[in-house]
Amino acid sequence: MARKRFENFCCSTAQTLDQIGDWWSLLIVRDLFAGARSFTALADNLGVARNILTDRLKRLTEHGVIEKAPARSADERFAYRLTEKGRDLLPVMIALMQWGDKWVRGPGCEPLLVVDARDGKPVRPMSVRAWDDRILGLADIRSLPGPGAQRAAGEAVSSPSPVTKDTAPA
Amino acid sequence: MARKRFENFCCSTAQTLDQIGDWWSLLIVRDLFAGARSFTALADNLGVARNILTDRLKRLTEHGVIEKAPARSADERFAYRLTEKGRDLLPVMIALMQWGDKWVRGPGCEPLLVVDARDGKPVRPMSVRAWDDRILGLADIRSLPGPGAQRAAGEAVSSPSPVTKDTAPA
DNA sequence: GTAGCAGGTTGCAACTCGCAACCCAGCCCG
DNA sequence: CGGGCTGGGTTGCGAGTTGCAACCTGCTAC
Repeated sequence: MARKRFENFCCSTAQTLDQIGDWWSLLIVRDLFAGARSFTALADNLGVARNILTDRLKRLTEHGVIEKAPARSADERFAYRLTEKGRDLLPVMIALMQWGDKWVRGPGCEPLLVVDARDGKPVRPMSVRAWDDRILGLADIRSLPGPGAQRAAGEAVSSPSPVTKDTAPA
Repeated sequence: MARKRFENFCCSTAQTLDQIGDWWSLLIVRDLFAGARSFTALADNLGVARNILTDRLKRLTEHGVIEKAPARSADERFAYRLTEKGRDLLPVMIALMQWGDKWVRGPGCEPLLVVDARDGKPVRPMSVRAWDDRILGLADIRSLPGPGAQRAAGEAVSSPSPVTKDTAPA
């Protein structure tokens, strides 16, 4: 069956996944962050099937995450680039990478280090911050319905909330 | 065809996606963050097919992201809970949610607000930080091969690096 | 003028997802 | 103590995607 789309989900996480949560889309974005630009470079780096790559590039373009510039520079015809929307995925990419570094590869086995360009030190682990910059853990945050909340059918972050989060007890 | 697995990719992002990058896995994790615990609650909230849910729960359990506790409390037989590894996905979840808030829903339309439990203020937008806590943009960081770097076939973050990132020109 | 390459498109086969129906083990109730 | 209800799945089927490889196209180079 067709993959279910998440458009009418309440939480923005679902919306995000609907646009870039695809298996390949995020890796394409990662490669664009890393400097890849041409169709062939992406295809070679990722090892993705070309028809799939075509489809994903089209979809990402439609969503405004990347753009296809007809800039030809000798050995490439088009250059795919991140838009501002795409570049704004940096925290997501870094968070995913750090999680993989920590929990999949294990400490000391990072294949790629992201460092501060100024002093060459690794960047900090991503963390949720309060307005006064305190680092917040799961126990320090609450979630509540925002301005765009809609109690539409098919979605309701209800359930027996643990200590950590709740969604307006009434 | 079978979805390609990313196990032998260099970048940890691919590894992360291999474990939790599935369409449903991240939403399951999100719901667990939000307090859902039982099989039925997850199935109802997400609207996911039960066989798929079974499969994803099994896979997430195998990867150690969640655990299935036989804790029965009257109306549920089992309780699925996040492990420490799973709880460590908080930055990823928040980053995804914030991106969706900003770029899909638009400002002022957030369906869910995550706030500091202490003062009720919204948490800060996720951002990459230097060791001295400066907020770093794409232009402020570099990436270089880490201790686990392997120039294995099928992966090479090469390509004509832009100003932003590079991968050790030799 | 033809070889080569970037950038796709097309067809086929294998694999997965979604749906709905079925199963099973505990309880709750009479 | 037998039947129904509910939680938590499993099974089968058909439609939809993915992966692979082959083919096409518009340029440039030789």
